[in-house]
Amino acid sequence: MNTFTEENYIKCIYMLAAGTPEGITTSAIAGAMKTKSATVTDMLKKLSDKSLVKYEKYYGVKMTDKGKKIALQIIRKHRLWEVFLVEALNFKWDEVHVIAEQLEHIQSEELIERLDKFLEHPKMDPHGDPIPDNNGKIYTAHLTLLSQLKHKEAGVISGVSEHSPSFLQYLEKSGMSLGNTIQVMEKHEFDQSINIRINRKKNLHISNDIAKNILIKTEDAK
Amino acid sequence: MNTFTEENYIKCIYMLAAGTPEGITTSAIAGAMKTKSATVTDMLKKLSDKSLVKYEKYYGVKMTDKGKKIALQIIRKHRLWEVFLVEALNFKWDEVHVIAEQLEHIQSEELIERLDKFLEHPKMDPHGDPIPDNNGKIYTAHLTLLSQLKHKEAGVISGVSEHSPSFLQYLEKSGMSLGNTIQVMEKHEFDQSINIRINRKKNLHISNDIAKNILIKTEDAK
DNA sequence: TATAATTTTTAGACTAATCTAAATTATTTT
DNA sequence: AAAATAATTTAGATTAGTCTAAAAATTATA
Repeated sequence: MNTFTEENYIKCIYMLAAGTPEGITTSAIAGAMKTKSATVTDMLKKLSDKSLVKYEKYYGVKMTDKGKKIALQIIRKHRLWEVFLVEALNFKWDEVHVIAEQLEHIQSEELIERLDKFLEHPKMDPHGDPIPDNNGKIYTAHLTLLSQLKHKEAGVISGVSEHSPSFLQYLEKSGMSLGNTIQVMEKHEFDQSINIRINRKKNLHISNDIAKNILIKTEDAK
Repeated sequence: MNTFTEENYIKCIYMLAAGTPEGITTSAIAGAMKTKSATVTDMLKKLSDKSLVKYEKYYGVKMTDKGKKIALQIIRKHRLWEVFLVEALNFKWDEVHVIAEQLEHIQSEELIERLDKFLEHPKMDPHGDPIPDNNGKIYTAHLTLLSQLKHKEAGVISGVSEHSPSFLQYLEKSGMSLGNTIQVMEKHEFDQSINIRINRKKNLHISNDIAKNILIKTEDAK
């Protein structure tokens, strides 16, 4: 088992490595972890001993497959807890990160699988970031307008293209806010209005004028 | 703020002190914490420095009011998480302790208050132990038969007085098990049968023959 | 009430995670 | 390509939590 601290380094290195095939530098990690390079060097040796990273002195680290798998598991936990905090406990999307940073270290496979089921297997966290599945598989996200979602499709509110007070007040009043999961329950051809479900709880009927100003992140099966 | 380890000692000492006005011995704590007396001595000094306990060399410790308050806060968190695990995630009452031992250390007042609300302010955990309120106040538990509960009264299934396979199978099939919260929704005078709600979710109608064999822990307002 | 047995504390050591300062290696500049 | 600069690692120290073994204090016993 890895310590709390090791897990944080693993996640951090994974995040920094996302995109680049380059080795991650000691100072980049030190910057991200708000610690000193000397501390990072020690940790890299330890993670290297556990074969979670491939470390070459003075040339930075890359993650091993084993390390990536663990990182994805932690990210999965973090994002599932974020969904829980927003959907079940009604936190706002920007309030959940700090708490999820703690919850992501709770050790229990069973707990996470049950939480996933309880949340009805969400594909995305409240920030619109994809939730890796139990095998570490990630689906890529895609941005569209709520008005373009098909019947039964779901996604996360990720922005608005209209900023007038009356529009924002309407959203507020209807209980829609950033990070909420939206599923299309019915589409009415006549006036293009749609019935949606918010956070798998509340149903709502909205006009096309509203729907076409709400940005939704959906996942594309990859 | 107290560390994870400090919190575990505080809770442990509080538990051991429950009942006795005596000082708690070093070896009792060492036994409960599965650690050595020398380690406990060091920790007692630290907790004493923080005025969470009153420590007198060779004579054991007592908790201060400040220490008690913290202990109760941890116990509150532990028990609320247990309710969550059983009611929302459908764990069995005897599977939740280990996970709750981790969750009880998550730091966030707001989280706990929202969790409490989400669970509809339960008064008791799945083991039938009372959940301290936000001020550390505890209501004492009392054991009765489900058949004797009044309209709207609630409690936790804590045992059965009948052990025949057919009875136990009936409970199993109806979705009732140890640790489940039961609320009486309706009482039918004619045949003494009652409508109950299990874990604030599923409704069920049961006969008096069943109800009089189920032991329920309720809390007495104190 | 001395002595024996038990409990508790102290002393010294270890590991994990951190730091600062010095030494080493790599990179950039002229 | 040599010197200057920047990044990285090593060395040595610190704190929290733990241990074992020895010393000290308390409690039980004969």
